[in-house]
Amino acid sequence: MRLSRFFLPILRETPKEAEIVSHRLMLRAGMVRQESAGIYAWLPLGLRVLRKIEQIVREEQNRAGAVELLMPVIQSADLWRESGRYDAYGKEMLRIEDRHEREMLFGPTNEEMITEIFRAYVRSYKDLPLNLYHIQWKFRDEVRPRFGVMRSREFLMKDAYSFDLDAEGARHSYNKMFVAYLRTFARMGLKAIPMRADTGPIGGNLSHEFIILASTGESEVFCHADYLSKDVPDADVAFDDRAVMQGLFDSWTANYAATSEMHDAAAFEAIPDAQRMSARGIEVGHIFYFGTKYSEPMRAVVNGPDGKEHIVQMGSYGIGPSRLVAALIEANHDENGIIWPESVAPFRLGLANLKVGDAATDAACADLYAKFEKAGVDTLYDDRDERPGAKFATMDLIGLPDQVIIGPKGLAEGKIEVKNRRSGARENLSIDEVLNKFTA
RNA sequence: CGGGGUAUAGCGCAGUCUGGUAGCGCAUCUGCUUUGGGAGCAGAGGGUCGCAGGUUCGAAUCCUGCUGCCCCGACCA
Repeated sequence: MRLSRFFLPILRETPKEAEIVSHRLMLRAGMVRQESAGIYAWLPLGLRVLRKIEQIVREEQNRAGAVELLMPVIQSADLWRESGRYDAYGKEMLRIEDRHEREMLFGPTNEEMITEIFRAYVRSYKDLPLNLYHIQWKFRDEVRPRFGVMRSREFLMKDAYSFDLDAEGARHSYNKMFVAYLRTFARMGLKAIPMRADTGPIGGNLSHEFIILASTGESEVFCHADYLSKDVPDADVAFDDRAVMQGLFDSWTANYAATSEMHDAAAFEAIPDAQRMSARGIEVGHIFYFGTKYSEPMRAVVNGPDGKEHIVQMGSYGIGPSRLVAALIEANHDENGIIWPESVAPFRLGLANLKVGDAATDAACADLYAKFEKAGVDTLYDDRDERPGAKFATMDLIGLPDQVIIGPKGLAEGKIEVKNRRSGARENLSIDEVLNKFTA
């Protein structure tokens, strides 16, 4: 992408409402624009990151055996009356009325709807286990939205729902999602720690929050330091093997880790001093096993091998991709801007032409840009007629993993500078070496 | 939902107390000189001062009502 043809509205000054670093940087880098309290437009750069995150989430859900569908954002109030949550959910649910005065709502979550879909089609235990998910916008009318997309009213959520014949099967479904989540966050370069959590209004008795540590986190968390160095399961891990999944779950929950709501001071004190960690964290995922909480009132039943009706066992599993964009910035930035992990970066490379109008520099940039594009290396080519300083500042702010810098001085010696955003390391390479480095 | 702020050009702000027809920095546009870490000079454009009433010869400024947004707390993917 040529920057001159892109839409990247960068701000030099920080809008006053931005309190935390991720919000400031998202506004400055032209990733989002606030349209109302807690409601944001995603600008091109922000959307690219959101899509990258979404795709990683999707791939790992699919790998674990979940199946994607897409449910609507507007739901009927009647559906929620069946589960009893229409009145219970409170003012956080945005209730609306259509032209026929039918009561509708903007979905804050989809347990009721997925249960309705399930019961409409599934009759036999032979169709189980089943795990259906979608990635869709949700609306929760938060009393006080803040911190940009970290706590917004409209947000993107991946929510998966598992259906099993019995508790043992449901436990296996829960464990598979648990492992999928470990892999998902690791692929984004995040150390997410699973912590025992309160189930809240969703209900049930088994729940884990996946928390990444960050000083600006909203929750206070307590855990064993070993979590930070633990390796996540490989892509070819046996998701269908119950013993393997239970073993991984047990291994990842053996050490103490809990949010303040579930904190057990005595258990925490039992950890040796050097491994005891108390910090703040950002919740990026939350999984629940809630049994028949919705399937019973909504009559989601299947015939079992015994010829009798069985109420299905359910669980739900959420990840917030829009919140993850902010969480990733909280975990990856410096005083100059964002530092994207390669897996979620909006572009792989930034190519900076330091002297637009200089024939040799223009030609070298155009040539390299064409070769990167041909090789499938997603490149943002800064071909604007700006001074070098402005280009360096822009590149550092938007945080692409590597910067390829071409100017007349280096070019005269046949050299191009390559700067790594995270380490700051610079090397002077020939054009061929640069091509080799990024297209090999 | 309680408490506290705030609203003036794209962004950040001054002007409001003490009423006289709106200003600064950055950004934008034009020209010239510049060009390896957010350039300099010269010129230009851009605002029904959140909305609605009221007081007054005259309102960004005073009064009344409303709304948006932000912060603190309680609450939360």
